[in-house]
This record gives sequence, C-alpha cells and structure tokens, in this order.
Amino acid sequence: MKYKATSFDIAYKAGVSQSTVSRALRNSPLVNEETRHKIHAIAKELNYKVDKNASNLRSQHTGTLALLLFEDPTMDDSLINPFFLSMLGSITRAAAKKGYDLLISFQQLSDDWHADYEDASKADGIILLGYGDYLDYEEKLEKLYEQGTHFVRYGSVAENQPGVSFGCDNYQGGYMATQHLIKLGRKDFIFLGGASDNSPEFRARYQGYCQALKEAGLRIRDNAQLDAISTEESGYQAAQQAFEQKIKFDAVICASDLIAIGGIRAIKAHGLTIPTDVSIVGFDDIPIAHFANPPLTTIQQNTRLAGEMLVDALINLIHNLEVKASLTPATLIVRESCGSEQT
Amino acid sequence: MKYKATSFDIAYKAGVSQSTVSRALRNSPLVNEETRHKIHAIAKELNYKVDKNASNLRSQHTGTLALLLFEDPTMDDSLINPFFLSMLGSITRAAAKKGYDLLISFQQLSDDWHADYEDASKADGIILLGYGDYLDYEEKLEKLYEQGTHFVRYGSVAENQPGVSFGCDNYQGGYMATQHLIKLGRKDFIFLGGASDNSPEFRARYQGYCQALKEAGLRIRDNAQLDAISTEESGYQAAQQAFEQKIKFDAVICASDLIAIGGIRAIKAHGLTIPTDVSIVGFDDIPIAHFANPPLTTIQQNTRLAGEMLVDALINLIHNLEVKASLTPATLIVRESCGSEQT
DNA sequence: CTGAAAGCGCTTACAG
DNA sequence: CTGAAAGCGCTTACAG
Repeated sequence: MKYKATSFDIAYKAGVSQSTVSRALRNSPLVNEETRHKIHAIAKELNYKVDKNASNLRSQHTGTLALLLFEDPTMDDSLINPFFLSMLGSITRAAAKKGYDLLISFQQLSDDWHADYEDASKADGIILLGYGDYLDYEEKLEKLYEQGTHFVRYGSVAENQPGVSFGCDNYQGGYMATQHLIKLGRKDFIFLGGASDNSPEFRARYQGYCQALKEAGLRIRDNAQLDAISTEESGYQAAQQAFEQKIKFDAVICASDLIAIGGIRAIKAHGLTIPTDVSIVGFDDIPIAHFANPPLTTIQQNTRLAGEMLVDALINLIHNLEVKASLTPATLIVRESCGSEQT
Repeated sequence: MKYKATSFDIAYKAGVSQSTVSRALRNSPLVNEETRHKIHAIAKELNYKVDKNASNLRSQHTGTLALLLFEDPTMDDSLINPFFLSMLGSITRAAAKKGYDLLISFQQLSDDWHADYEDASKADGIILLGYGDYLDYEEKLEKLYEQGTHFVRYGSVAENQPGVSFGCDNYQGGYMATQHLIKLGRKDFIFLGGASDNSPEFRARYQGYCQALKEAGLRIRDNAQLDAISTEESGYQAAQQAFEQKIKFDAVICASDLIAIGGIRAIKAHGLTIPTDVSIVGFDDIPIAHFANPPLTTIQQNTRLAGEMLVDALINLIHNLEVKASLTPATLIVRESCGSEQT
C-alpha cells in the first residue's frame, strides 16, 4: 500500500498550518482564495483524501446511512423479493446523490435488537425495509424509537406508528386495480393475499379492493379473500384453495406480483385461459411481471421516487428538521392479463 | 439522541482502567476472566458499542468492504441487470458473515478514477462488479492495481488481468448449453451476444459453444453470431437480424437470459413456436428465466458461492495472504424452452 | 494480569 | 484570514 498523505503533509508543502489546510479543504470562507487554490492543488497532486474515521470521530457524525433489510426467516435465501432489490437500487443512488455512504445490512426479523443498535452506531440514521410479519417488526420500531435513533421506514403508512413512514398508496392501488377489472365487465372477484394486522400493506390494498366493489354494487364474498404471503408458491396455494372451495370467479386481484404469478400457474393448471376466462392483476410491477405469460397487468410502485423520499427525509431528520409520513402514488400498468373491454 | 457510553464510563463503573476495558471487550487473553465478565456485563447494561471511527482510526483499518457496481451509462437506470442484484445480495450476506460492513457504490464507467480511490480510502478493500465495455473497465483495474489497492473482481477470468478475478466457468457453460441442444437433435445454431474483447465473458461462452459444435461435427457459420449486449431489447434486435439476414436456424444459444427473453419475443413475432420450431437457451438463471414463456432453459451461475469466494478472497488479500483467480462451476438448468429428445 | 500514556488524523473553538 | 492547541474514543506498546 502506498504512503497515505495527511493534512500535515499538505500543510508542510504549502507552507501553512494544518488548521488552514483543513479549512481550505472544507471550503471554509475563512480562508484566502489564493491559499485555498494552492492547497487544493497540492491535495490533488498528493492524492490526498480526508480520513473519514478521523473526521467522523472528531465531528461526531458518520456521513453514512444504514439500510436494514429485514427478512422473514421462512423465506428462501435465494429468492429475495425483486421489489426490495429495486428499492435497494434506488436508495443507493439517492444516498450517493446526497453525498452519503450507504451501509447495507440484511437481518432476520428474529435477530435481537442489539444488532440494530449496532448498526445505528455506525450510521447517522437508518432506513428500514422489511417484509414478513408486521407485528414482529413493530416491536423493533418501538425499540429504535425509544433509543432516539433517526430512522425512516418504507411500508404501510398509518396512524400510531412509531417513527416516520413512507409507502405506496396501497389503498388507491387496490382500488384502481379492481376498478379496472370492473370496467372490463368482471363480476366475481377474489383477492389473493393476507388482509390482517400482520400485513398492513396488503390490508390497505384489500380495503381499496372492497371499496371499488362496493361502489360498483358488487358483492364482497366473505370467503373470497384467500391468505397468501408474497411468494409464487403461496400465490399458487391460495388460488388452488379457491378452486378447492369451489369459489366461482372471473377476476382475481393479487396483493403482489409474486402472488399473481403463482395464481396464474394455478389457474392454467385448471385448464382456464387468461384473460378469456379470468382476468388477473398484480401489485408492485417487478420485472417479472412484464415477462409473465400473459404479461401481467399490475400496480406500479414508484421505487425511484420512494428511494429519494426516504433518503431526503432521513437526512432532514438527522438535521432535526420536521418530517412527516407520506404516500407515493400508485400507477396502473395495463398489460395482457386482463383482456380488453367486453360485455 | 441518548447519551452514548464510552469505555471510560465502563472503566469507572468497573473500577478498572480504560485500557483494561478495551482489552476485555476485545477478548484479549491478557485480562482476568472475572474482570472480563464484569466488564462485559456492564457494557451490555450501558448499551455500550465500540466507536468504530475511533477504533478504526487508531488501528488503521476500516472493517469495511466496498462494493463498486460499474454501470454502462447507456443502460436504463431502472433496469439494472437482475443478475447483479443477485450477486449484490450474496455478497452482502457473505460480508456480514465475516463481520465486515459493506459499503455500496454505483458508478458510471465514465467516472474518473478519483471516485474509486475515494472509495478505496473508506474500505480495506474493494469488490468490483461491472458490466458494460470491458476495455474501458480494464483501465480502471490497472489504476487500482498501481495504487496497491486490495481488490477482487467478478467477471471474465483470463491471463494478464490486473488483480485477482473470479467468475463463472463461462466456457464450460456455453459448451454445456450447446451440447444439450445437440443431443436434442438440433443442427442449425445461432449465437446471440457479443464475442469480442469488449465482452470477454460472452466470448468465453461463445468459444464453449463453438467447441461443442466442432466436436459434434456441426458447422459454425460465420454469420451466425449476432452481437447483443445484455438487455431484452438488444436480444430482440439480434434475433430480428437473424431473420432479416435469412439465416436458417432451429437452435439459439444466448449469452444471457435477458438476451434470450428478447430473442423469444422476436421468434414468436415471426410465428415460430418454441420449442417445436426452435430451441433456445439463456445464461445466468435470473428469476425471470423461470417465468418466461416458455420457461427458459439456462446456465446457472452460482451467485451464493461466488459472493462467498469474493469476500473470502478479498479478506485474505487484506491480510496479505496469497489468493488466486478461480472459476465457479456452471450448471445446466433444463426447462421447457428446448423441448425434449426428438429425431 | 493491569495501568499510565501516547497517538491515530482530523475539526474547531480560541486567540490573534 | 491564520495558527497553536485541545480533544473526539479508541488501541497498543511500555512499564510494572
């Protein structure tokens, strides 16, 4: 490893004090224009980079944001939800744009909270992205909140949640998806996905779904909501159940794309054709949706916007500015899994 | 923010010196069993965490690995190759397992190398994952190498490359894919993907392909290798070109799954059926491959293993141990895009 | 086994 | 506008 230049080396070469070098490099207005230029030139020549550890230690902040991805331990390692990967990408970009480093950490929901705290001490703030059971998750949020840690999270947005939350307008998304199928003349709906306190995002989608049905004067059958978590297999099982219970349907609204992909498999397995016999719509717009067979109509979450909002909000929080929860719009992406108008 | 305990607080409570606390916390054998227990207990009670900046500054290492993802600036932001996302996941896990933090940074290939250096100063070593033109990329590697930076990269593995490289056995993968279609009775092959110095990974796959054809006594047509980069659109265009040039084919080997997905679209658009009329195989085994229509036969890269190898190798490099380039095995995943035996 | 002390490379009052 | 000096919270010889 090459010798690493320090601010003293620069000071010596420039014939000024180390304090002045430090100020010049941070572009303090306190330093003479000319000296500053000279110092910058020497720094460049020497390949000088400020030592982050030293500057962070001294100024008591890290310039780093931590991204915690909570995983449900029941999930298969290899099949991390593509939606979260997409969020990860947009958060990384957003953080970089603001000059923050991003520390990434995958955790099991079951890990004890000391691990979170550990991460908290390495970063100025935390971004939480979780899946799995919300009720387990909430405990962690409360711990973090008590600790006075700066954090934002992406997921369901509701009253009485610890900390600041951002999320997609799930209710509106569920509503739009359902309305779209209603317009297409569909009458018998089922909903694939959990709708309990354990998955508040899914529940909001379900509520939007119910609202659309209600407004159209269509019945909401009690047995037509089948639980599923966000995996292909679980979606398959849920649809399978609908068949076993002999629930008649020509329209299926899914709480996620992965669920929809599984649903499609089950529907095809029963010899039905999509969208002729049944229309189906997903949620998220993960890349796979586009390549499903048939291509899946879905509700798109704006991950790019979400990433920026999360990062901006967290930085504001760190600077003790006020930040409030907000929703990102949901967009209907029409593809071929719904068919076109019919009567 | 709550008051943050320091090693002095613990020392005071335990009635020992701060040096002893530091040693106890690092589990130095120099400290009395009993005192160590007491110190650990107090640390836990006080929610004490070692200040990373201070310890890193003092001991002159960071405990952090940087992951640089180079992107070809021509790529669409939103469509980061799912394969890299998968690598990212496995590297994150592998780093965490070894107790290293992972700093993530997306960069354009066009960024000047100072940016890399910047990252180098924040981490003990760098993992490089790049796509886009290899020739541009190589320059960066050389710069990094000259600087004496510890780094490993994933991609093509060959002689005369600066630094240590890991990668999938692309040659073998291309060979296996081709051989599979040969066994199925296919005769007229085309290859979709670049095969020049600009994309050495693709070239290795192409060479494996050529070898398999040669061994089977099948002809390798000069015009049957169509350039494509790893996007759906580019794959579509390449297949399109094959049709325009009236190249007859019943088997297509693709340099990546994304290319294959685009190829499938073009083939279907020409009214041909897969796999009846033509067999197609991809490379990577990204999640989409499974859901393609028909499900895509492909060559799987073991990203989990690759992530572990990269992290282990980099850590060894940091400790000045010897490390050498190696290949990860390629695995044929048979799905429906090839059909079954026929004559 | 333990303590006193130096020092990692910065930032930032303080004094001019 | 500039410099001398303190100090961020650790680790690690050095001396016992």
